[in-house]
Amino acid sequence: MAEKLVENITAMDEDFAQWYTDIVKKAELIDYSSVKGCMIIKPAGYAIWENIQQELDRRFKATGVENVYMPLFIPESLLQQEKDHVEGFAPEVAWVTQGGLEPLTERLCVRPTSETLFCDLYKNDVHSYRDLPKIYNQWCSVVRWEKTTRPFLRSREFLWQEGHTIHATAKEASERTIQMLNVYADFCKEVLAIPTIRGRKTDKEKFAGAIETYTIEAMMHDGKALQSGTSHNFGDGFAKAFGIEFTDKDNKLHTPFQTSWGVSTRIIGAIIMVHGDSEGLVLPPKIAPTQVVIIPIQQKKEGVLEKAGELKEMLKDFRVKIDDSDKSPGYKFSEQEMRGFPIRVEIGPKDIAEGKCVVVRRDTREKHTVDIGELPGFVEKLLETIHNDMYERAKAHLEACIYDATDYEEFKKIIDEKPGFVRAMWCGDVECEDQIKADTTATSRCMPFDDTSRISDVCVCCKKPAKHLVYWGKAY
RNA sequence: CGAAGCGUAGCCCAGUUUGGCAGGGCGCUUGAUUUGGGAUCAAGAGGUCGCAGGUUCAAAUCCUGUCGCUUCGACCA
Repeated sequence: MAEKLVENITAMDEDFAQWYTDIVKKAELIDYSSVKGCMIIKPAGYAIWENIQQELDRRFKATGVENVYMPLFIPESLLQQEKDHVEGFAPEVAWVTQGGLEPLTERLCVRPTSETLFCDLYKNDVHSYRDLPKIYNQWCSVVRWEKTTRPFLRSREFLWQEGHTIHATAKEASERTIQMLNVYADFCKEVLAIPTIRGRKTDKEKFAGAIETYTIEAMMHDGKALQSGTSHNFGDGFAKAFGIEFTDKDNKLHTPFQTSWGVSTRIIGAIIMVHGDSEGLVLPPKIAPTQVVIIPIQQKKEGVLEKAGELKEMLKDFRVKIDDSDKSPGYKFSEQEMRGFPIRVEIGPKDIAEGKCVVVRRDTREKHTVDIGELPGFVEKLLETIHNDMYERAKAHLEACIYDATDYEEFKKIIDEKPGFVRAMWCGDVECEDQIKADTTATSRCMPFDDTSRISDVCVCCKKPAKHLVYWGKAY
């Protein structure tokens, strides 16, 4: 297991950033384009995104979501209607100033997110309690003019979904916010085999214009956190700023309440950095574009390709591919591993004579000899086992990366020496967050839902009475 | 936006110090032999040396400018 089978992938512990870039390129997920920070998502990468979309969309619709599509452009005057929002996004907005040969009278913002467009729509469509709620979502790309870019993790244009809902009551909006966060956390666990920490963001870290931002935070191999999905409760702030009102059953005008929530192609970066290894990508079975690759051995010998075809037919309930290219078997094995396909089936004259085939799982590289007749059942069970094992390994890593600190010197030492989350109490003042960030570069990741322990009575930084338990850490 | 590094065939790179025929490996194409962990041999195709000026008999190489990419910071999903 220690030997390195695939050349040209930088070792993970040697240079994690380079390892990540190598995988992204070698697995042919993306290519760089002629515009900085804009990536070409190639078939292998886009197929993963399509599977993510499918799984998420199904879960959204089960909660009553309807899909819409909003325009790419936002007039400057519209963007500026909510003060915190525009201030938050201004530094990274791309502008269109010319149409055809003429300058525009009002410049247009390329959407960095679509809150303002949805508000504009709701203003027209929402007049009565009978118009509520509206539970909308769109799949689209957005543009944020980032200075430093990395494939999937931070690109200037990225694909995502943004859900936008509007409700008659604050309670309904707040419930929707949590509901969607739970959809995300569940999706990460059940589909991507990624455990996450659910929690609330501090005021400093929350979305521009939100009253509360909730997050799921995942732990990467290198001990850095990745915010993998967010859900925002806007209260009635946006509605007030945009003048959205409705007449309720009491025959009086009321302001409605809104939410938004999103997951982006960034999550593909999480898949790479949570599950990948020194041989390449390791894809969770449920979103792997190819779940089983059949590799014929001595494929020119009579009957081998035919048998491979029979196996493929037997496995038609799964996403299966035969690699009948004229590369050597060793090449194909490495290729499968680099691309992260969960299961490989080897079939050659030797196996055919015995009525067996060899099944190898990507995540552990464990080999099984299986009777051909039992292959479909074996594969079904193995895909499930792989998913569960991947989740358990990721969970064990996450848990091994959580440290406690009650003393500030200790806190700084842990952040400096041990990659991961540090659990520490916080007084609630932004001054302490700023101090911690200045001293350590770590930020508050979240105030967790599922961890109510109170490890100290005072703030780790200022020693004033503690209000919240916070997970701190370095993040992507 | 700060700091560093890099632009030569699809990819990785040598050549630049000291100007003198455009090179190597991988990949690609064709054929043969191969096939249980990145096969071997033979033949072949592939170049605006990032771009623009300048110096020179002569520029990938020297000078000036410019564009782009990567990484690390600050900012952000």
